[in-house]
Amino acid sequence: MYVKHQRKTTSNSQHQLFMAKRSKVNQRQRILDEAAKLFKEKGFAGTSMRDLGGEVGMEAASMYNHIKSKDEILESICFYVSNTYISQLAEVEKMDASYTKKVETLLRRHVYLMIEDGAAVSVANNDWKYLTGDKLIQFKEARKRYEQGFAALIEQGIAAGELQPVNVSVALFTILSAVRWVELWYRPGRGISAEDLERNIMTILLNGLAK
Amino acid sequence: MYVKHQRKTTSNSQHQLFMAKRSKVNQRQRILDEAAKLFKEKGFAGTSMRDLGGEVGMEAASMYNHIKSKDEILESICFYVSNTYISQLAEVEKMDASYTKKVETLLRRHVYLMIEDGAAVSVANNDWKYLTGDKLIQFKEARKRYEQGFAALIEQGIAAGELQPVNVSVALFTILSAVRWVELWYRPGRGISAEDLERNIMTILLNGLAK
DNA sequence: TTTAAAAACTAATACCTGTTAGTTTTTAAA
DNA sequence: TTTAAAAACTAACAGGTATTAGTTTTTAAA
Repeated sequence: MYVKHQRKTTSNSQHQLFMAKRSKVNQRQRILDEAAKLFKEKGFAGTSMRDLGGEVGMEAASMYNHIKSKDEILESICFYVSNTYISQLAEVEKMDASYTKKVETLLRRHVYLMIEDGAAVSVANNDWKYLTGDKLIQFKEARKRYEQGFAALIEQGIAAGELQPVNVSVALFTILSAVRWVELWYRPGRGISAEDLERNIMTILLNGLAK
Repeated sequence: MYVKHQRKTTSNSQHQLFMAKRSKVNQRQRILDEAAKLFKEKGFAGTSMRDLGGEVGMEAASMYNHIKSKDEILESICFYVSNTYISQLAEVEKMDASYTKKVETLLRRHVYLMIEDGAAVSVANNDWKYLTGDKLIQFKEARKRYEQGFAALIEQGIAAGELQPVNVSVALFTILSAVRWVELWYRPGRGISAEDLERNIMTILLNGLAK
C-alpha cells in the first residue's frame, strides 16, 4: 500500500540476488500498513506509538529510524488515498463514453479501492481531521477536487438527459456515502464476491430499490 | 438531547415560579451536548476533559459533580441514539402499510434524527468503539437489532414483489450508509431544506439515479 | 575479518490524561 | 440571617503520551 507494488530494484552487484528482507523502505511500509489497521480499529488519537510498535514487533522508539513522526504516518496514509482517488478521476474524465458509463466506472474504482485497501481508505475517511496545518488544508483541497469532478460528471449526465434531475450535491454525497459501509463491512468470504457486491450497489444506486 | 424536551417540573411551592437555571439535570445536559459536539469534531479519544470543561465553562474537575466519568458521557450519548432508533423501528413495525411505505417511513425518521441531532448521531456512528465491557456489548446488540428489523422490512418487501430482488444485506447497508453524509454535511441554510433533502434521498434510493 | 552504516535497544525528557481529595463559593429554602 | 446542601474551585495523583539522546546490535559490503 501507499507505495503500491514497488518492487525490489535488482542491484548491479552480481553477488546480490535479493535485497535485504528488512530494507528501510519495507520496514517503513510495514509500519504504515500496521498503522492503517490500528487507526481504523482504534482511531488515530486512540492508537499510541507503543501500540503500533507492539504490532510491528519493535520498540516505539525504534520506529523513528523509519518514520519522522506519528503525524507523518497519518499524512502518508491520507495522501496515498487522496492521490489514488484523484488519479482515478483524471482517467475517467479522459474516457470517451456516456456520462452514465463514466459515473459507473468512477464508482466502480472507488469501491474497488475500498475492497483492496479498506484500512487506508477508512483512515482517510475518518482520521483526516487529525491532520494539522498545511497538510490538513491540502487534504481538504484534494477531497474537494475529487468531489467537484465527480459532481461535474453527474451534472453533465443530468444535462444530457441521461440521469434523473436530482439535486447534484445530494446525489453525489448519497453515492459516496452509500459505498462507505464497504470499508466497514466487506471481508472476502462474507458470502458475497467483490463482483456481486459491486453489481448490487450499482443496481441500487442507478436503478433504485423500488420496482 | 438525550433527555429530550424534558421540561422544568413546576414545583408545588407557590413562591417558586421557575426552577433554578443551573439545576443538576440541566448542567449535566449541557455537558452532554457540548461533549457530543466536541466528540464529533475531534473524536472521543481526541477530546480531553479539560477541552470539554473549557467549552462548558467549568473546570474539568467540576464536571464530576454532574457526571460519573468520561466513559459515562459516551454511554449516555450512544444509548440515547440507539434507543431512539429502536423506538422508531418498533413504531414502524406496528404500521398498517405496504413494505415500501414502511421502509420509506423508517428511513425518513432515520434521516430526521440526523438532522435534529447530528452531533449525537455522529458520536454513536463513529465513537461507539470506545465503549467498554457490557456497554460495548449492549450497544452492538442494539445496533444489530435495528439492522435486523430494517433488513426484515426489506426482505418482506422483496418477497411481496414490491422491491427489486437485490441482496438484502447490501441493500440495507447501502441505504443506512447513503444517509450518513447528512450528519457530516447538512446544516440548515445549505441551500436545501430538510424536506427537499429527504425527498431527494428517497428518490435516489427508491427510483435510482438512472433514467 | 574488518568496517561503517543501518536499525534495533534502553533510558529519560517534558507534557498531557482522567480522576480524586479537600476547600471555598453559591444557591435557595427555613 | 442562618443553615445546609449543591456546585464550583485548586492542587495533586499516578500513569500514559510522543519523542530524543546515547548505546548496542545487526547487517552487508570491502
